[in-house]
Amino acid sequence: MLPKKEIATHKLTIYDVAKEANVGVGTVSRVLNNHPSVAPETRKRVKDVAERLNYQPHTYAQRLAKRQSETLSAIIPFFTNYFFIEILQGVQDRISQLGYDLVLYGVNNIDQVEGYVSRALQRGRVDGILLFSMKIPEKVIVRLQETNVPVVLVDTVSPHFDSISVANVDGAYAATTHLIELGRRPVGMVNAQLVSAPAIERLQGYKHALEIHGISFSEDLVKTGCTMKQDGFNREAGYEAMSDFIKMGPEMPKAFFVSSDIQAMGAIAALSENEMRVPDDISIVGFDDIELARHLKLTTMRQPMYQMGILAVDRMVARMSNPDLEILHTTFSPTLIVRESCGALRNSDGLVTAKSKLR
Amino acid sequence: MLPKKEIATHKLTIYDVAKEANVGVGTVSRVLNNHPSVAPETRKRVKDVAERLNYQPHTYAQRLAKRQSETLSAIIPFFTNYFFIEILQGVQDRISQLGYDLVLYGVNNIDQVEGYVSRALQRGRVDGILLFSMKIPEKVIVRLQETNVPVVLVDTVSPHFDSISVANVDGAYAATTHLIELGRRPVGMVNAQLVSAPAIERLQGYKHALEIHGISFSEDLVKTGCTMKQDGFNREAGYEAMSDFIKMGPEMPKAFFVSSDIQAMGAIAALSENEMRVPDDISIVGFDDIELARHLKLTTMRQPMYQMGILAVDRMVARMSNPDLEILHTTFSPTLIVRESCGALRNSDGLVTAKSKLR
DNA sequence: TCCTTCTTTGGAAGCACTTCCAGGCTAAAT
DNA sequence: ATTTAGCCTGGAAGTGCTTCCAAAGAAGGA
Repeated sequence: MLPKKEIATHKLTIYDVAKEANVGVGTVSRVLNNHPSVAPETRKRVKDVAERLNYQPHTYAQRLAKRQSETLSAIIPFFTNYFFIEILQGVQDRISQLGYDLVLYGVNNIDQVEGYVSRALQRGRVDGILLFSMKIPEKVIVRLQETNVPVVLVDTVSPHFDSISVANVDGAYAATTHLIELGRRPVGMVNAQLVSAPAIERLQGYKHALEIHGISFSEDLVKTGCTMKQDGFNREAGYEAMSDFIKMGPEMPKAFFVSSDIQAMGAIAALSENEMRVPDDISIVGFDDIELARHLKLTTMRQPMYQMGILAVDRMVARMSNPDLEILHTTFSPTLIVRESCGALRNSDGLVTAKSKLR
Repeated sequence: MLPKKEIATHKLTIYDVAKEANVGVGTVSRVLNNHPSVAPETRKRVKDVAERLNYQPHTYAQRLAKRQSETLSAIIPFFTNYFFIEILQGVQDRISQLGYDLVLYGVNNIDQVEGYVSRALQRGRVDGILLFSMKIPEKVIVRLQETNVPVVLVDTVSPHFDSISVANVDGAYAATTHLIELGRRPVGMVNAQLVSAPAIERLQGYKHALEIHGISFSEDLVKTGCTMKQDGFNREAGYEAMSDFIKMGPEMPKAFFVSSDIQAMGAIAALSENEMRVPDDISIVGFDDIELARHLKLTTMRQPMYQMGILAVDRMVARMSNPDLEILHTTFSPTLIVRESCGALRNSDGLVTAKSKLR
């Protein structure tokens, strides 16, 4: 038998503190909220009493009276895993610095989004909503707009809301250019499903890079696996796409821009099963720079994920304090992280050069 | 200039609904909370009105009046990444099935725990606390006990609280046994820092397996990398440990039990840099079965992470409704997932056999 | 000394619910 | 017909804060 707990956690209210400190409840409240118009000595006395009694204001009574919840909700697609988790860290860190709470809704398939949005929209529940990497159903957009709750989008864009994202076309352009300058040709692309905005934009960047370098684009050199989950941003799809390329035989590209690191992982696996080595035989550059990429020594386009999380919260705060702000789209430029998967070397000047150029 | 929003989101309260439906507020409340004693027709009328007006009860007023928050908080070490995220999915899914909210506190270093616990402990804020994979400072334990808030531990154990965890020694035993039966000897171990309970227990299981098979234990055959972060459950530590083993030259073990998949990843990298292949030259079995393990074709001990999350919430619910429950420790047995990293083959009977035995 | 202004304070009136209590009805029982 | 029991219902009294308003007192100015 467990011994019954003695500590009754006597519920003490602001009235108890007020009585004990010989002041009114208003004064106690003012002290606790750092309102300036309290005499220093009174302030001290109240503080001492509150501390001695170990008084904790009741969270929800405060929120009700203050008419704000001091909480933000994040609706994230759980399935994006490696990517979102890093952004989430930034979000959570910043939110807790602000003394806010983060309530998390993880969606496993897109149909859940509406339900969670409804929930988050319940009167008073949250002060703002962060929506991660997903295309938002029109229906949901409408509801969000009707209620006037601050929304910021992360890794998606919509004309109706603030957003934090990454310059996909620039990134793809840079990645492809890197490959082109390495001299390995032709340069192919492993892409995700074209239903997703990032996939479309990254393809655009790829094409643009070819164009700039006077290389004509060929449909045959970009492939997408057919595993649909996560819009094709998954390992299997990368594996499938690369397997398709391998069937081309000697015609196959010698360098690939892959639209995400996780796909690159699959692609590399397919390659190695066919006795082709990276970077010896094939060059690869990925996108995202998830933690894995470092492990794989994958050259990739880094998205500043943690930073994006921080910024998303900051933007949210800004919008909360001034709802009439113009809608702002913040775009990060991904940076090229050169590791070993494409055969580039850092020479003594610290400059990036291509092996193929050196011979 | 943005057009000013017209929709004033008129704040309607339960009184408005009551007036419109021609009933008292008590009745409205009863309808909305599915209290039985309401006449069916009244119920319908109120429901219709509420729907027509699109009435949303105010979350915090409810919580204040009901004296419960319908939210749980999870304090997770962000740095455990791949592992916790899968548990978190289970937790979140179940919590939202219950109509509860999940507030997330991510700790990046152990010192933050106390602060987050204090926050979670604030009067009324949450109905229960889930603590993930960390040894809890004594100080915190005391506070937790004083307040009488339900706590359930996930992937840690303490005599004072319910817990959901995995039978580390059994798992390590099974993994090591698998390796031993494969016939590759000697069998070494790459472990994490012995400050962490799982590391200690997994070592125990490893020793036990040796003992059972009449193999004497040697200190030299278990190594730990010195990268301390995450208590050594990280890729670098695995890499370092394996590099140390490699220095042993021909004496080095031919098979390894590695205390986590992520370390196994590092270990494999070290091996491949030294021209040793898995499983051709060296056998490896990991622990956890994170998503990555599948990618790596790593034989490993699976922890049912999602299930653990579900169960943690269920236990929480049970304890919330009956605080006098005896403390319960739920332990899952990890199961051996045979993939390709140890050279075991499935023969036609579906049985697992070792290559080395076959020759 | 008297008036004005500023600081500090107490406490009532919200905030938006839930819940308990008492009373009005109806229907069953005597 | 009268009592009893039970179902519905309205609304007052919480729930524990914040904030506004009025007022008391102190300080400064004339």
